[in-house]
Amino acid sequence: MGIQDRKDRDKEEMKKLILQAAKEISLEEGFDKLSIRKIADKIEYSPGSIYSYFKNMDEIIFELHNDAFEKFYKKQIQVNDIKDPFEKLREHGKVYIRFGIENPDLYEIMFIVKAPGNEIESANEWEKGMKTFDFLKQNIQECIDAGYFKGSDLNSISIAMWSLVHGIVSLYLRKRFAMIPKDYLIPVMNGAFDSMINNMKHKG
Amino acid sequence: MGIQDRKDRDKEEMKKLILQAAKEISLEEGFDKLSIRKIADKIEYSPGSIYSYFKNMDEIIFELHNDAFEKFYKKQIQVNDIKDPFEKLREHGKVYIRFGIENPDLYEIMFIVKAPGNEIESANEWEKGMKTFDFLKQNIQECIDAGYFKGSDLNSISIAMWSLVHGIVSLYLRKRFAMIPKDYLIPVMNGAFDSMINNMKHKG
DNA sequence: AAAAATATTGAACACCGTTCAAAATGTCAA
DNA sequence: TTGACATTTTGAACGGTGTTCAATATTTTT
Repeated sequence: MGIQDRKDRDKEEMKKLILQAAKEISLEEGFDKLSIRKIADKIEYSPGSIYSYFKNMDEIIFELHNDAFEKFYKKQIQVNDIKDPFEKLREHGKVYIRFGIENPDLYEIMFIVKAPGNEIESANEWEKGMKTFDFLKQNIQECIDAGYFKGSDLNSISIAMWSLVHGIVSLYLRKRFAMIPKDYLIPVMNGAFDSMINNMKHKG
Repeated sequence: MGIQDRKDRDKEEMKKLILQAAKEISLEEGFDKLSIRKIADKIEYSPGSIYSYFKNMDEIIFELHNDAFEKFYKKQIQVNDIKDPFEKLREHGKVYIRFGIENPDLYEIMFIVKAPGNEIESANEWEKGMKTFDFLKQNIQECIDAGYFKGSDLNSISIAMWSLVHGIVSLYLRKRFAMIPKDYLIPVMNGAFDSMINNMKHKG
């Protein structure tokens, strides 16, 4: 009958409401200021009631993580405009780095925070992450087809490329680039990426 | 007179006692379980008294971070045995990755946790970090002298190289390599690093 | 021995995630 | 409509966290 349907709908709406509140708090005050109690406050429910909709805080963070990936993926696929596979890969990295700098809290949730890692146990449980990774792999396959990365395994290069840009962004977000004057930070980060990729731009 | 001297010595000893307790808790229970109250408990003082010796928790973490770097640096310089600069660089990366995997809590404190980043504002305030980075730069300079990384800036390649290995370790520690079966994780990580570095092994 | 300086305490403040008995609300058959 | 049952929501309680600060205890100096 319709009652169960409505209940299900209500439950879904409540979940959305909770996640919306969580997103707003994370955006306005920063991810590290997010708490169950603040969400409850915002939606005018008691803290305990959140647990009727989510198992725990980690599950909420996992949902935020999925949401962030949605936004991230949309930014990533913009590089498809570029025809040359190698230059596309270069822009791929640049877009990645820019996203991290411009959306520190989203980046945090996607790649740094522990919580989602506990939910993610295998590739099937991380479709959002896989989708973005597969898109990178595609780009690198195109590079291999064009004669680059001779003798290298597709997976290896993909993981290395991802690690390179993640390393740049996460060291930046954790203020570990103390050797670089603040005003030059972002150009130097992009320069480092360029240097690496330029050194890989050779056939055979 | 000797009284002030003894007091200074006592204060230093107390600081060491606090840090020793902090290190033990972090080692035994994990860094995320470390707290002021636990330290106070261990040394049989009240929580408040810790604040007579350290400004706050961040200052304690900063000291732990310095300590971790000491251990890390000692591991790093072992690569000096290798004569060929490029193969030395390869081992440099391998040792870095291994250290991260084998000492997750130390790695966390050195490169992932926010706290030290707030103390680190410039290169002079991060001598421990700089020492290790300079050692990497030296190795890369040797590679450049040997004809590798043609047309690239020393600093850029160094930052990129560091970012690459940090990316690998930190994605691993945060369980973001869900696409890799657990049993293969470590060899695949090393393989990814090898792929990248092999693609950079060419002169001119 | 008294006074001044210093060190230490621990309760208090403002938070946190999570649990759970109890109260409130909603559903449904009689 | 009423009473029984099911569901939802509450909010206090538990065990944590970092930090502050008036009060107490100890040490040093006079």
